[in-house]
Formats: sequence, C-alpha cells, structure tokens
Amino acid sequence: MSSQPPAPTPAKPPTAQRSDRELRADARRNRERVLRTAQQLFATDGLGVSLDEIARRAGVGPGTVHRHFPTKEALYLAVATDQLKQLVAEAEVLAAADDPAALFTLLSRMMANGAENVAVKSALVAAEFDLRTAAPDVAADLTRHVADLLDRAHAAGTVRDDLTVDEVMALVAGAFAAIRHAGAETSRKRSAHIAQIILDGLRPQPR
Amino acid sequence: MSSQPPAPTPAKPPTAQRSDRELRADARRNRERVLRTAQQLFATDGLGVSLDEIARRAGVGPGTVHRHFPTKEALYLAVATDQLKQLVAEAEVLAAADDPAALFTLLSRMMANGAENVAVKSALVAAEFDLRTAAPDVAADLTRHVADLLDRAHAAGTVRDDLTVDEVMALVAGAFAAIRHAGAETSRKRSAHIAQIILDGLRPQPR
DNA sequence: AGCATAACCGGGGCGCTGCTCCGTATAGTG
DNA sequence: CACTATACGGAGCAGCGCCCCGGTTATGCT
Repeated sequence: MSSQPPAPTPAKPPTAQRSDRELRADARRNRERVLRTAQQLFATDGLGVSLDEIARRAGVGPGTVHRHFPTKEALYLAVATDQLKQLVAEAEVLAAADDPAALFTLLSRMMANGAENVAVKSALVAAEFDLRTAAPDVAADLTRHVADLLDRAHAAGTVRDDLTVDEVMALVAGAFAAIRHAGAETSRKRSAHIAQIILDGLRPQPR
Repeated sequence: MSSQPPAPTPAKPPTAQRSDRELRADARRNRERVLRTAQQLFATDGLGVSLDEIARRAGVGPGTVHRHFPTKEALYLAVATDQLKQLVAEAEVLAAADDPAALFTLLSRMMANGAENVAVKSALVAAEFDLRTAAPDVAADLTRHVADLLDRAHAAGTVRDDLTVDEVMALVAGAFAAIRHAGAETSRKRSAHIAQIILDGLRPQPR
C-alpha cells in the first residue's frame, strides 16, 4: 500500500475522464439499445417492468443491463435525464425568440411529449425515484426556463396574475395524467384538446 | 355428486345472503380497522405498501387481513368502492338541487377529496387494478351523475361547448396529479387554487 | 492475421412479498 | 356459568425481482 510502484509512466495519457469514446463499439450500441427499450417499456407499462424483461426485449443478457446501469434507479434516471435534456434544448430555442406566447408553445410541447415521457413526469413528481436530487442541474434548467417565460408572459399580460412556477409545473404534470387516461388509447386530437383546456385556464380570467 | 343428501332442512332459516349482521362484533371492528388503515397507507405511500405492513399498523395479524380480503386487489377495490360511494352520495344531493353551478361544485369536491383519495383516482384510471370491471355499477353511477350535471351546464351555457364527459373525468384525474405535487406538502390553499385554474379552463372561452 | 482484453450471455443467490395453515383465545348462546 | 363455533395471531411456503459471477465470444490493436 505504502510503496508506490515505479509506474512505467507509459505513453498512455491520463485519459482524463472516461468519455463515451472509451466505450467499445458494441458496448455503446448495447447501451443505447437498453436505454431505448427501457424508455419505451417505462412509458407503456410503467415502472413496474422488471429489469429482466427489459433485457429480454432489448436482446441482451441481464448482466449487460447491470453493467451499464448498476441499479434500476440508475437506469431510470438515465432515461429521465436523457428526455429532459431534449426538452431543455427546445426551451432554449423558444427563449431566444422574443414571443410573448412562447410560454404556451413550450407548455404545449411538454404536454404533448409528456404522455409518453415518463421522465418529465417524474422530473417534477419524483414519484418513485428522486430525479431532482440525482440530476438537479438539468431539472433546475427546465424550471428556470419556464420561470423566465412565465415572467415575460406576466409582463405581457397573457397569463393570469396569480400563477407561480410551481403551479405551472404541477399543472403540466396533471396534464400528463389527464392525457394518459383519455388520450392513450384514443386519438391525439383529444389529447390536444385536453391540453388546450388546461392552457385556457392559465389565461387571465374575465372575472 | 348426483345424490343429493337428505338435507336436514334445519330450523336455520335460509339466511338469504351473509349480511354484515352475520359478522361477529370483533370481526366487524377489525375489518373496519384494516379498511381505514389501508385507505390511509394507500394514500400516503402508494400501492407499494405490503399487506404485512398494513396488518402491523392496523394492529392485527396477516391472517386476519387475508380472511376479510382474500387478495390484495380485493382490499384495494374495497377501499376504492367505499370512497366512491361517498362521492356518489354527494353527487345525488347536488343533482337534486336545481343549480346550474352544481357541476363545478361537484368537481371541486372531487378534486379536493381526490388528492388523498386513491380510489377515485383509479376509478377513472385503473392504474394497477381495474375498478370499472370489478365494480362497474358504482363507477358508472358517478359518471352518470357527472354527465347529467354536464348536460345542464351545457344548457345553461356555463361550460364550453366542446366538452365531453370523458374529458371532464380525465381532467379531474389530472387535477389529482397536479394537486398531489404542489399540494401534498404545502397548503390546502394552493390545492384549491390549482383546482380553480382547471375549472376556469372548463368555462366558455372568450375566443 | 493473431493476441490481449473488454464485453457479453445466462444461471443462481438473496431478500422480500403475498398468501396459507393450525393451535389458541374470545365472543355469543342456552 | 359452561359450551360451541368463530375469529385471531404468527410461523411457514412458494414465486419473483434485483443483483453478481462463471465461461465464452467478439473487438480493436499490432
């Protein structure tokens, strides 16, 4: 322990951190396969699906799943952050444009995705696993963007005065649930309608 | 099999069906205990709670739980139908009064209850167990009342034209989810606010 | 092309959960 | 007050899900 081996100090550079580059080709492909499969199964069958089932459907062995994602929570969080990043990217594009209706556009996108997007759902809810603890930066990014757009909408008077970011987030999560019921097995038209109803509730009310 | 025993035809009357009267006093009390405990634990910790945990908290043995409710699904459905019946009762009272705003009153009640009311949630969603199959009459009763009040509201012009019963039910379920996030650990005031936002979305929109 | 090695596959342990059985205690009845 | 039947409690069983460990296969480098 105390004796440090000569350490050949090989030509190998420190390699810094294990980037994705370090992964072998097939490993990287299998990792992606598992991730995709998990995302789909989580969305359709809920979090109850067993890891073995995911492995089977992905065409890999259970051990492979465990190597890439040491625990079920890790796999779930990987799926969640992956989906969240896409949403944050969209938010940034919308934030760039100077459109007072940008908030509604973003929320529409979130609601549309959310139904098949377990990640976002739990990004706010933390139903089983706590994503905000595991990847606080990504979740916070999304909230920040929403807050920003909400402020602008407030200034423009396109939303009701009494409306906080937390409430908006909660309502988006609620929209997921609502759409899941009515829209999962029916048409997308109905999903859009439900989203519209909730968005209408955000507007300034005639009183 | 083919030979029917003489059947002593005892003095015992047919007893018709085993009413609650047939239960012994302590049995009836324990059943109630389990039901209450299950309702509470389902609401706070979700459906993941083990039956042993419910039994322990209720102060009874696991065997007792199983005797009254042969399976976990049976216990859950008992809790659900119990809560649903209360809601149906409220609906009937509201239906009797001739108030065009009755729909909103009922929905408010549903949303307020729902957050701590796993039953209603799954009455519409059938998240894990299917309540509409197990107790179709009760669930249908509630839907019928809502549909009735919705019709009246349509006639009175207090709700938007494009609104179906299914959508209303879905939105109520969505409200549960929204309230659960924002309201579970915060104040009831916020819960009411979220419910109000959703209800405002149901009103005729200025267009 | 050959070799060192990283990654794969699949079976098995470990813990937990839902469910069942049987001796014991207690409520209800004459 | 004694007797019967009913309900209780806790130990035990089977099944499943998550996780780890062998031998084997495929990959990337020289």
